Amino acid sequence: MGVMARPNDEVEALLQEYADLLSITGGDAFKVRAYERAARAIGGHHEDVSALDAQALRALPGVGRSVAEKVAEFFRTGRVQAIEDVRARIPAGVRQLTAVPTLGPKKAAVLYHDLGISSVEEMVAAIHDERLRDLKGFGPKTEENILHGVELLQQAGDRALLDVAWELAAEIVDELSAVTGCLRCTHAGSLRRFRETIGDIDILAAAEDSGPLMERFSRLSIVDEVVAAGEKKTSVRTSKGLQVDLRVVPPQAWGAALQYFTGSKAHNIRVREMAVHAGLKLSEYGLFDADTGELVVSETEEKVYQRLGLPWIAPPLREDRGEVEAAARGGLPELVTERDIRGDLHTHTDLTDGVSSLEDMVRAAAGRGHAYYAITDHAPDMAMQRMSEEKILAQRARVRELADEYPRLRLLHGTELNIAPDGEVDWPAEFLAGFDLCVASVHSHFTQSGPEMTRRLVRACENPCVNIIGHPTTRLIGRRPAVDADLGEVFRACARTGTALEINSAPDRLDLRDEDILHAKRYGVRFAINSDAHATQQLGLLRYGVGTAQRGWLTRDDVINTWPWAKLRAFLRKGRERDSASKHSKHSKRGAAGRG
DNA sequence: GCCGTTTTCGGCCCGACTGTTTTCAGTCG
Repeated sequence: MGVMARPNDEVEALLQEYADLLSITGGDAFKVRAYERAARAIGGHHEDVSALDAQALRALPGVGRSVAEKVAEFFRTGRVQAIEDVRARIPAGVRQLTAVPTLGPKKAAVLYHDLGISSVEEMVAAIHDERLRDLKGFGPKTEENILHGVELLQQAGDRALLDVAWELAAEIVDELSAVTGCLRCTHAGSLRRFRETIGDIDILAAAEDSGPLMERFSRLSIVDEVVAAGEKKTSVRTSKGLQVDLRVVPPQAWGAALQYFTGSKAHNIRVREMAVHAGLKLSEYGLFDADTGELVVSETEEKVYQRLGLPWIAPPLREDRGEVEAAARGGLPELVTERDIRGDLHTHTDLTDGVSSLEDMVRAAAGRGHAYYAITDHAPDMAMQRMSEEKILAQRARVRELADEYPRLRLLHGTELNIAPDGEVDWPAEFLAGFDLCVASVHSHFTQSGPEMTRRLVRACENPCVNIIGHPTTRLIGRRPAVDADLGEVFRACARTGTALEINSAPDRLDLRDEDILHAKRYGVRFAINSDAHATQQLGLLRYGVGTAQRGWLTRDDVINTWPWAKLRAFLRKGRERDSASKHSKHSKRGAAGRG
């Protein structure tokens, strides 16, 4: 990881650890849940909790006197006595045991108390010595499951990137939809919510008889191992180590089941609480009268939410980040959709590091029905690409020619600049003025200090030719952490200068990420959802950027590439006109405005 | 530990599957 965690993340981890340790000591399960909830609330909160006073802290859902005191103690002294106490009783290795699939807090506690086991290695040794089978609740099958779990943990399991999970799920849904008797089939779970990585894939199907579906599912070519097989649920593990669960429900329960299996768990708890307060009971089979047990509704998600007094809530919002409250008061955002996107503003060709030609990229973009489309190949700093003014001007000439072949697609000639460590970019201002738009991104020197990186990004925003900051944190999921910058400062600079932040749709980037988007939106920042495609088939990655934007509660107005061309053109003009008067405005008439 | 248009006490989401049991506890989602 390298960089310092956010204070909120540190507190979340600490409270989660406390909850885990309490569950191992056999503490009150409701107390455990209370700490888990508070941990989530703090981890997901947009403000820095180290700057909040007790009253502001307690305004967070699930945070009361006790948690607020522990948080204050942590920031005051760097530690929390209650947590130190329980740490002293339960070695860290015991908590590690619960990371083994099929091994939870209760069994871990037994292993520690009865055998003094406090590490995965000791546990494996004890199993080989046959010392586990005498313990209450343990048997030969338990030993086998634990050993298998340890193996899985070791070769483990990074979570799958969104596109990998999406494509696998689509394949499975196709196969199952073809089974006789399958009335409906779709993916649910974190994939439907567009979480940035996927731990396991949930597939939901409706049928009167689940047998044929379960049978087909267990025999799919991607299945490496059947983990559990029942009438209502089957779980398999794929050869890549991804778990896939199939649930089959009666068709009349479809809506309740889809709501249930889409999650998130935290969202469902909130919704179920509402049901309880209304004298109802919500399960995957429907919404029932708590007293009579009579079915109230279940056919569609809309009806389930409606009966609870709520409008339908889009899956990417279902994270218990205030969406239930917003829904209750009619304040849900009207989310941006993929159909709203009128054009892609960050793409490459084989002139630099892309693999498709300009002609192919433009043809593919036209085929997607875009109204405008920007080519933004790298500028000279990306030395490998050997870019020059001559080459990029030749490309521009070709772009203008192509424009005649695509009368319904407004072609924009742009570039992706490199932001140097000092915040400068790699073409002089007068040359930049010739582009229809400029994306600027960090591609090196990722480990600058926070203040340096902040200054670097702010300086790029202040450049009158820079319209979009590309992949703003430059994180690569599972491989490179986000740069250390004061994002609040960067967001402020973006809002002030009229610079959009990119939501880069590449599945290993998804940068900005959902929580940063929520944060940035509060500053009045605009966003651009771009594919950063390096090949024609990558233009479709926009789907994941849109899903991420939805998780950040963005509406169409927040996203510049949903705007009609006239409005986008005005935004792209930024500070340019003031600086480089007539020559430039002549250009935008001829170039960007085209035959308009 | 948190929380409150029935409550400052007494609730707190709910079900499937597995393994070790002889009626259920633990784990998972």
